[in-house]
Amino acid sequence: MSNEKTIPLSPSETEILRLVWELKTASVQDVYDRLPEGRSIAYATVQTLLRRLEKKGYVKHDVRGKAHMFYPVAKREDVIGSAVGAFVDKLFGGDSLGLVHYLAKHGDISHDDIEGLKNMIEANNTGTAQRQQK
Amino acid sequence: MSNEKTIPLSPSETEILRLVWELKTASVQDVYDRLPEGRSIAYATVQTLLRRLEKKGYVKHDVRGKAHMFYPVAKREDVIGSAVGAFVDKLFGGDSLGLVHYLAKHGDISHDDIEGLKNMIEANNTGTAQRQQK
DNA sequence: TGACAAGTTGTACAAATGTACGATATTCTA
DNA sequence: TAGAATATCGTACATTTGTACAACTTGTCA
Repeated sequence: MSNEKTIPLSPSETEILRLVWELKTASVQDVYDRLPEGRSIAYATVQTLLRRLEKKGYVKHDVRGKAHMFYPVAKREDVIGSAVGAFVDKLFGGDSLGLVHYLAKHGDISHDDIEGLKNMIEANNTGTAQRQQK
Repeated sequence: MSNEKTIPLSPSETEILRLVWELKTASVQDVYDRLPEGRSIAYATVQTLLRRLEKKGYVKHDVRGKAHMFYPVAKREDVIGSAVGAFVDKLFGGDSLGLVHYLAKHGDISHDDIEGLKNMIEANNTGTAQRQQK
């Protein structure tokens, strides 16, 4: 099954990679500017993180003028997949429903959201509900 | 607002803490035995992790015979809360719905699960849907 | 064309993390 | 009660992570 020797991403790297996905293509400065409120790390730190992401193969860069323009090279879905998987394993022993449960109970998901999800599942997975057994 | 200076848990610590919750009270050996298939770390490693958890204040222990019996001291809900929070921040920029979305799309949640959740939300949050804005 | 501004590179470094050995202490058990 | 079995304790140590400075390079504009 999924065999790709996934090189692990640290939390901070994940955070930066997310911004790269969001921006599609971004210079260090771009990413730096998009850091969420209150997240204060130096420009140089963002740079290091991008370098590491590149070394790990998650992004690449072109040179544009004197700056490096980074862009994602890993599929978002895949990365999210392993991140969520690992997270659920550690915290919920692999039971993703436990996670959703928590989310629902804490008002992170509204009734309306649920409706939307239901439709999505319907559309996605028409008829037979195929539950992944891990 | 939640102010508790939460001492961060490493992934491995989280994993062990989960087992302690599960077992309610457990010796190193107990935890060691409950490690999921394929997760092979030494007894001594589990021990170290428990020691660190204790130092961080997440568990305590009594002495029973020659062994230490560990038990959780932190509320599961709270720990899960910050863990999920941090995770969602890094990977989804704080949008928990994005996470649920992912889960739904990948067959981790079935249609039936959704029904159950709907009821839960209904019960939990009768009437006004109070969405937490972070 | 020369100085400046914006970038990158090399490098550093403390702390956290994952992992675990060897020595010591403590309980059973024959 | 001595040895076996079982635990803990002290300690270690390579990596990874988070963070960032200082030096060097390269476009750019006056």
